[in-house]
Amino acid sequence: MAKRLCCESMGMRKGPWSAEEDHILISHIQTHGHANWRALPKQAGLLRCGKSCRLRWINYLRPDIKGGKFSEEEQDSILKLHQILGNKWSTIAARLPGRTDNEVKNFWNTHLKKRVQNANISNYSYTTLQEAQASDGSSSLASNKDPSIVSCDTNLEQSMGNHGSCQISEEMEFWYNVFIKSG
DNA sequence: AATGTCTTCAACCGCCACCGA
DNA sequence: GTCGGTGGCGGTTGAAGACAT
Repeated sequence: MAKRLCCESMGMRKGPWSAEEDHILISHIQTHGHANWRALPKQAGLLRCGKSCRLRWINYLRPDIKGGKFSEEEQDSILKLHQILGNKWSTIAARLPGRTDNEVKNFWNTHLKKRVQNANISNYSYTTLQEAQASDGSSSLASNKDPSIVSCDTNLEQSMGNHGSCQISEEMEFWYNVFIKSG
């Protein structure tokens, strides 16, 4: 595949978005939608690349963005989902209405990661999908095996210094069911 | 008050998957 | 089957603000 230049194209603006640019993007999308991100900036008269427009819209301008601080429940959800899914930020964000993958990723990296690292020695139990599958006894799940989850488990294992008990708690089973069984 | 260090998070980059020609 | 275009994702960066000395 040919290497794309994206924002390196001549004349493209980079860096923080101005209020005016936001306004242009919002009104253009409200009027014309965003069927083609690459063509959008040109149509809207923005000196941004399509990727940048898409990111700005998805993460900050969409009307259904909740914004603000993460509630305790949300934090709890992220922790649990991350145990199961690893760094699948978009999948995790999809389970948190009004939150974006970037938001979740940033929150994890700045807050929860430390929290987990601090707590891991004591009681941050975790499991692997394989173990979950084994405990569930459902053979159909084997086909859903995602290599990324395996690697995430490896990372977790490393980051947690192998302190996890690997026991499947009821809570984990619940979240496992939510994800895997609901597809 | 001035300076250095740390933290946060918006934005960018590179890669990959998917789709149509 | 392959190629190019596009959307989407996760990792990373760097500016700005907060905090410590």
